[in-house]
Amino acid sequence: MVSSIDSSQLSERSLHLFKSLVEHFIEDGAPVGSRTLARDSKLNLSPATIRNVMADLEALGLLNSPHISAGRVPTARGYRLFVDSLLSVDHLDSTEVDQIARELAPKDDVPALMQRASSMLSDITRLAGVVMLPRPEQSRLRQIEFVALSARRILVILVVNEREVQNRIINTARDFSPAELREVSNYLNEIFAGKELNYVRATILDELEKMKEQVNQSMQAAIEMAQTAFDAEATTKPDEDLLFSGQTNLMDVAELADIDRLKKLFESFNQKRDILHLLEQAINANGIQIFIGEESGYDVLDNYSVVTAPYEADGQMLGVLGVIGPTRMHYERVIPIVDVTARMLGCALNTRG
Amino acid sequence: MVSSIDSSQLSERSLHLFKSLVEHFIEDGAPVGSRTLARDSKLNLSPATIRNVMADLEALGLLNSPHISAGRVPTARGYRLFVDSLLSVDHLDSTEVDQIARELAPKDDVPALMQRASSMLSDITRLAGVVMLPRPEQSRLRQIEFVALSARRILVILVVNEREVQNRIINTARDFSPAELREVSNYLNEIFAGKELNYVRATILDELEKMKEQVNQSMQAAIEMAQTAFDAEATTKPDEDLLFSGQTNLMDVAELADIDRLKKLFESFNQKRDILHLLEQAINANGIQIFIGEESGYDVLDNYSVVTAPYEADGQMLGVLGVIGPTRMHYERVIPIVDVTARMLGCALNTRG
DNA sequence: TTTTGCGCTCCCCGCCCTGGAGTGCTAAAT
DNA sequence: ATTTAGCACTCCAGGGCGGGGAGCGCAAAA
Repeated sequence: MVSSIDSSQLSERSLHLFKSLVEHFIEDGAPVGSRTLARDSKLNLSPATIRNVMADLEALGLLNSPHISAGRVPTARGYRLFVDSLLSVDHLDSTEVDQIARELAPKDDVPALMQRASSMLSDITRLAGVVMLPRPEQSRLRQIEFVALSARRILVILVVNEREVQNRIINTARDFSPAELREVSNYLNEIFAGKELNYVRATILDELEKMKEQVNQSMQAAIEMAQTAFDAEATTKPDEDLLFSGQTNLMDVAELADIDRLKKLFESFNQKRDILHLLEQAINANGIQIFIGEESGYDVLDNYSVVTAPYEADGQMLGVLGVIGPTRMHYERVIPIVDVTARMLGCALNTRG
Repeated sequence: MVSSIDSSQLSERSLHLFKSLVEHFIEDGAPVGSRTLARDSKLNLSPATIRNVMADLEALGLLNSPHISAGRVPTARGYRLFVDSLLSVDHLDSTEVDQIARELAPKDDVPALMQRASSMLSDITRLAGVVMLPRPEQSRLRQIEFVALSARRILVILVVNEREVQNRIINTARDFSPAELREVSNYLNEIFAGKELNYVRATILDELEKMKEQVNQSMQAAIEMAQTAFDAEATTKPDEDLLFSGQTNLMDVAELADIDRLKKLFESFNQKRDILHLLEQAINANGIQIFIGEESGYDVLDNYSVVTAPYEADGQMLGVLGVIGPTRMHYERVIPIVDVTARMLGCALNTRG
């Protein structure tokens, strides 16, 4: 790990100037020169002095110049210091909090709620929003039911957690009567209700196989059916777990107007893989986590920052949500928005109904 | 209606040159000049002659020049003539047809199939693909089931058409026993199985209200429950009916590199409204329909063409699919691809399972 | 340690110029 | 009556040039 910069290693004055510079740059996106900084930073220093300070900051890797005779621009490392030690986070005014709360009222089903959370993040920040849906590993099976569509086509319904329902259709090898189906589902519910979905799947695929011989005919059929059902489950929609919105907002950001890079970014939104990996890293952070530019480790995210927060309900981590925008974003505003949204979403997901 | 151009109004030679010009322009996107055309069109005419012809074509509104001393470019009207009367459509070679057929094998559920159809359109054409899902009006209720989650929370399952399943959770005013639920669902299935979903909804909300008094206690409850279920249904996911893919392919098309226009287009993809309206116009065409540039009537689609085909199964129109790309696209290739995909999708949807 | 002064670098912008591609028109050729 | 050749003209793209502006580093003075 590269030695990171600690705010205590720098003089008060350097920090003040640095903070001022970053704020200035975030505001208008143009490299900031010593003259401007001298004027705006209330320190009554001459540009020359400030040039010296800036040279030091550049040596520390916090700033650099696009070219020799331009102003300075924060590096990823610079943003890191800024965000970790210098940032004064806004408090959202109550009307905004209200707005978020209203939008996230727990009035309808989980997917719609998630979708609204994502849209809201992007609407309020004017950047791209993303919500990672609750990982299936953390899902508990609540109930399983079978509905006969025809003699050999059976609809399997899994009720998961509080409000989620999954269903799939399986074709069976032999006929099942409605009475049989009821018996089978009673049996499975007895064993598995309340268990983790992963555990259920593993058990059904492995252990039940062994005890097949020990149980009666009808239970054998149950086991086979359950195996088919969960086998299918394992392979179905494995990547429907990120919800993006407001991607087009990023097309307004001037410094990202490079169409090829934008294309790469959008493609990685579609493939989801990279962003998913990134968000997974954030799930165990106990609060806001920020990935700045190259820090993320993904090329497509150069010049982008990702601000994330995990959300939880009933004391359990469920997932992560966040915002993607240019490194030059208004962190002091974005951070509390992401924070509050995560909390509110958690509230909306607390045991309900 | 502006008098449209009929190919019989033009000399053989003019048409040949015009076709040649359009093909040339589609190939490299640069305005085509008389010199180039003289060289490539095998007619042994001098550039000067060709200039005269081109001037005529311009007067007819089929061509224009970006500026006085550039070559000519087809207008929307020009493309229209080209597509309607001059185009020689490729035959797909069988490996491509096979590929499409393989991808659209009816192995899984309807939404996934649609998604794959869309991705395939965009992958093969390297443009944006879109599929309009079967309109809910054309859905028939096959079966309705109730599952008790707890005493007052009930999961309603609607099996629609062959393979589609919808579910929602409702909260009831009083408790229902499993036996009651079974009775209710039997009752509803008896009346409504096989009916159109719209009819079912209308009937439940209106007529059943009247006969409430005439039936016994338990049936009253059934009616109320059904009303709740379908009331919710009416308001749920009203616009999840377009599937896009490959939007990013459009970012490669050089002549569309204007980021603001791209943004507007992407936004209209997200809002879906305009594209939906456009596709609805195409549902009653009895085959391929092409909207060229400004013809569509939507500003965002200036410089874009949309090639669509309706798809049907079991003799019933289900929806429309298509491709969105620059007006300057390889129609002779895109058209058969859209055509074949629509057919194949229809096959995959024919009564199945 | 801070400031002043100075020379220097680099970008940006407007300017002009030129070469190339293509047109329209007219007059000659077929 | 067409088609062609010739010619003058227009417009764009790209390169080179020069001035102005912003900013830097360094060295010497405060």
